[in-house]
Amino acid sequence: MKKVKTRFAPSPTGYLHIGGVRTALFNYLYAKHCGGEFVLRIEDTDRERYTPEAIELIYRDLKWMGLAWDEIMESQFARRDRHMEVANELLVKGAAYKCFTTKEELAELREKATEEKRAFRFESKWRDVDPADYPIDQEYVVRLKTPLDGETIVNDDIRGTVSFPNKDIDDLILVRSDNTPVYQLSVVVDDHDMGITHVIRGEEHLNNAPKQVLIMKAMGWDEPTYGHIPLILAPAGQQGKLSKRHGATAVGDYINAGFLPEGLFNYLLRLGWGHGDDEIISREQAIEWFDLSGVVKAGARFDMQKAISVNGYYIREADTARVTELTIPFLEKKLDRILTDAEKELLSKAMPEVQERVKTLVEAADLASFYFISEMPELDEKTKKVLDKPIPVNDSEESKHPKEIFCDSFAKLEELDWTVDSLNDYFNALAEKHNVKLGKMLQPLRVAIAYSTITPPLYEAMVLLGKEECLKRMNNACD
RNA sequence: GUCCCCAUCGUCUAGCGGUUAGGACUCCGGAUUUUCAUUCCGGCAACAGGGGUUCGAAUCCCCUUGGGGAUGCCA
Repeated sequence: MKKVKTRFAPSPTGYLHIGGVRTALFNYLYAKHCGGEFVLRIEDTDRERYTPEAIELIYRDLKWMGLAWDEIMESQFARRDRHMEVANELLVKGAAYKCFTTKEELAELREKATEEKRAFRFESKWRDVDPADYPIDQEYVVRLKTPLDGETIVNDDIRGTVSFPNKDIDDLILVRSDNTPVYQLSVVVDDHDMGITHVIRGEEHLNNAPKQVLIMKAMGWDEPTYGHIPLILAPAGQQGKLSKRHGATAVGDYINAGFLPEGLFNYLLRLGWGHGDDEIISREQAIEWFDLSGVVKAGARFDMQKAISVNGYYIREADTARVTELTIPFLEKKLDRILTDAEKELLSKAMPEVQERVKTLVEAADLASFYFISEMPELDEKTKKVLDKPIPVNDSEESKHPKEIFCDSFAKLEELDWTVDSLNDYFNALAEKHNVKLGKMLQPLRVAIAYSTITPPLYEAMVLLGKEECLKRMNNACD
């Protein structure tokens, strides 16, 4: 039994798509599950769309997700000579031919077919021309001579055996007229040369598989096993596969949205793959459990709510020091300034209560921001209202305005020992004195101190904030 | 148009001939919590339709419908 070797082969155009990392993830998991190797190959044969920045993004995002590759081919384009060598061999064998039809002629034929609502199937008149009769000094492409009848079988571990009638497969181009190899050729040659045993990739490649099998056959090479995974579709109610217009598609978007790598890892794993009722699955567990038979055949819609929910689990579980570190840049962005060491210390003290209440790092920065903003920011209507909302008096129709309760009590607060216990005693007594429910009474105070109705436990926050700062904020609210 | 793939709650999924069709997200109740979040209980909600095969189909076969992909000198 050959050692399993999978590959992730992105093309460096733009950013790394979320569907791309999922493909990488499945390749990685399958390889690791089988004790094999996972290789990364940059498919940069299209020089017009290639950008070096895109390659850096691929490296960054894969590393961020913890998908370390065991081997890398940094440039497929660099191997073009070898690809051309194979093309020539095919030519010599008579399995391929030179086609002198121009792009313009081709476009015309295609257009005509569309107009007449016919299936476009190009039949080159050069297919059976003797090489001795080829014109000289004329541009040509190299095409594969696809069998006219019979069928080509693709063995797919996810879909089973898929067969394609050869009559529907056209004579695909192997080499462009500028003498550069095309992806279809390069993939096959590289997969073979690198010893790839399992080609796991998006379903959009399923139609390419028979063409690649045909090339393999023409070369007399062993075919790999395929695994075409379903596409990630647009969110519920929207059409097509997930794309930019449906929202976040780049891995970078999720990093910026405050996802933890393990959160995205887990969500993506479950999107198109299942293992019984298991939802929270660690990396180690995933490697142990992952197999191609668990891959769901139907396309899966991306659900941001669930992704965030899963991420929330990991935020709560994560080490506090780590979440603190990760939250700092988000907080600095929000505050638009660098945090001092003292502030970082404060953040880490606040974090245990913060991380329990948020689902992303962005939310963590939002929730913790009141520790660092002395002036009350613009509040939304609902929150603002709490500041003036009358507090009902127990067993009566009456109610008291928050100011009535708080604004004359500063003198006593100033003398108070500023601890959770004494604050607790103090406010309990205050609520009793005014005969109101503690929870109701504390709500406006919460907003005055933390500018939100959602905060860490109030007394704890007040202690961290310090007496002076709290009194200042209460004073401001009383004006 | 042609080819290929697919089809269980709104969404992600379990189920692989005999189940009260399970779990998760969302939503709605309730409990805990000084508030919020968490957590815990409970609820709403699905086998696309039609034919077969079978003692018995969500499960197997066929058709219809629906969805997705491909149809490039892109990958």
